[in-house]
Parts: sequence; structure tokens; C-alpha cells
Amino acid sequence: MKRKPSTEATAAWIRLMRVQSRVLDAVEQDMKKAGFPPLAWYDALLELSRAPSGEMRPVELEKQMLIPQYSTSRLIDRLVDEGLAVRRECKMDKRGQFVEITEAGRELQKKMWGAYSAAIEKHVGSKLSDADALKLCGLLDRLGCSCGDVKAAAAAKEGVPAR
Amino acid sequence: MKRKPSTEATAAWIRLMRVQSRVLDAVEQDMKKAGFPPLAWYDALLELSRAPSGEMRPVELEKQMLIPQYSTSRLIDRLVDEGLAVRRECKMDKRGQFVEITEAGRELQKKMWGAYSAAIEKHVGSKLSDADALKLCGLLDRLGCSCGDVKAAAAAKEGVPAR
DNA sequence: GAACACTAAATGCATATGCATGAAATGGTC
DNA sequence: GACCATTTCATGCATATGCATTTAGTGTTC
Repeated sequence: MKRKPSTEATAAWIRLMRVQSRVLDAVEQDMKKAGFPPLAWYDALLELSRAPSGEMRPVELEKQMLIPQYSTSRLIDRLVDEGLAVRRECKMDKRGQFVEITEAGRELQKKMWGAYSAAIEKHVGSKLSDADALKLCGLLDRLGCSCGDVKAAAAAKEGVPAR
Repeated sequence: MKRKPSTEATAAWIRLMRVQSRVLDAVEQDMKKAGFPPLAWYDALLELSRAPSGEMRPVELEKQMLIPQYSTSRLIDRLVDEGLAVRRECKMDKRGQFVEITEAGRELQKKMWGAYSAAIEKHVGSKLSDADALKLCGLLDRLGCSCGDVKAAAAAKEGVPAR
């Protein structure tokens, strides 16, 4: 019943865990050294900046970022504290609210993308040919997550969401 | 100077982050549902159980597991609290100590491997042929971490370290 | 419109993590 | 052996996270 994994599968598991951890660490360190906030902030700002009129509901943000509800709530708190976003009331549904990115938020997102993209290139791009990167995408996609089309990402010139 | 990553590299980055996160989550959920402690405990117990006479220095454990020093210290605290390991004084170097796995620790490690290996099979093995798993290993290895040989892992019948 | 089940968001509380620092021992070097 | 840099491990403190619960509003059913 409980079939054991092949050594190949096990090796893949180990590498998936280790490599991700190392690469993420490396990228986050680069970002931190450049004086930027955590990547989660970037993701949130990017989502917001892409939303029509730069605002969206916390629930939506939560779904996009695939993080727990309370986590979204607190992330928004921080963005608001830093003046990167503002909360707006939602007239349709008074339980809810809208979160709108500010000009400062948009600027930070753009600045971060500079460092972020450089880090991706340094820690991923430079180590893999485009063809190999595609192969890697294909294999990873088989492990169950749909991250959208590679082509779709190409459309987004100003950044990509992580996590 | 700051060359931008190709869209392929960027797509690979996103997938690496997302897929790892989903797969790890899935495996950890399975383990939690089976009533087991976090995977980090497993890794530590495995390292200890493999060490000659079941004991090693915290520093060594730290290097094996690639986690910060304070993190190792606290992990050992918890293992000791649960009776899975004991601290022994180190006569050679009185700053240091030895951590020795207990019988209970060895048993837990083995039990966990049952659930753990099943989870790996379920979330990785079943989704990838062995050949593809190997390809994935090769590509991930290029991203800079040396996780040892795939063949080497095969030698270890009783479990694998994650992270 | 009262009752109920459901959704949106925030928060209290326990635990975990990161960072910096401390305390003890070691190993030179003079 | 006094001095100092280094290593080993622990810990205080601030922040972050997970979980469960609360508060408030919605919409459905009767």
C-alpha cells in the first residue's frame, strides 16, 4: 500500500528542497543587502500594481499569493504602515475593503524589480541555458502546481511574482 | 552590468519557488496528519542515527543540516525534552558537548521514515518517471548546491535528509 | 423580519525565528 | 602565564507565524 519512492524520486525531492532553499536564501540576501524589504512585499505590491486602478480586495490578494488569510491581513498592515498602500472602504460589501497601492508603493516595486531581476539572473539565469530553464519548468510543472504559462510571464515586463 | 534574466530563467525561478513550497507543504501536512513532529526533527534524528555510536557535536549537526547555530541549539533542546536525544559532556573540549540519540529517537526516526517515504512517493515519485527525476536532479544541481551523488542516496535504506 | 449559515477581515495568544550578544573554553603569541 | 582572537554553545529580546476565535456584515430560508 505504502509504496516506497525510487531513489531517483528521493534524490529529486532532496534537491528540490535544498536547491530552492539555497537559491531563495541567496536572492533574499541580495535583496536585503540592497536595503529592500522581504520578497513578500514585492509580490503584494506587484499584484496591486497590476490590478485595475491599483486596488484589490484582501481576499483576492490572498488567493493570488496563496498565503493564509491572517498573513495577508498583517502584510497589508505593514504596507499601510510604510505608506506603500492605503485601505479604502468597500461600499458594495461593508465587511470588506479595498487595498490600493500608493505612488510610493509603485516606485518601490519598480526599484525592487531592478535588484530582484538582477538576483534572478545571477542565481538562476546565469547557471542555466534558456533551453534548460524550459526543461526545468516542464519538470517542475509536473509536480502539480500550475504556475501559468511561460509565455504569459514574458508579457509582464515589470516583474514577476514569486512564491 | 545588471543584466536582466531571460523569461525562461524567470519562469524557472517562479516554479522553483512555487513548486517547492507546494510540495513541501503537502508532505508536511501528511506528516502532521500522521501525528509526527516537523521534518527538521527527522533530519536531525537521521543524522544522529547515522553517526558512529549515535552521537555527534552540535557544530557538526549544524553543518550537516545547514541551519543556523541557534537553530541547532534549540532543536537539540526539543529533542532532549522529548527524550529523543541526550546531551553528553565532551571531555576533549569542555566548551562543547555530544548529542546522542536515544532508543526512542531511533524508533521515531524509523517510524517517521515510513510516513515520510510514502509522502515523497505520493507527491514526487508518482508524478515523475525515474528518468525524469534524474533529469530534474541534474538541472537542479546546476543551480549550485552539491547534494551529493544520487547513487550515494541509494545506499541509505533508512531515510534521507531534506533541507 | 427572525434565525441561521456563511464570508471578510482582524486579533489574542502561544510558539518559532532571527539577530545580537554573552559566557566559557581553547589555542596561539609574546 | 598574561593577552587576545577564535570557537562552541546558550539566551534575551524583538519580530514573525500559526491557530483559533471574534466581530461585523451578507444572503437565504422560513
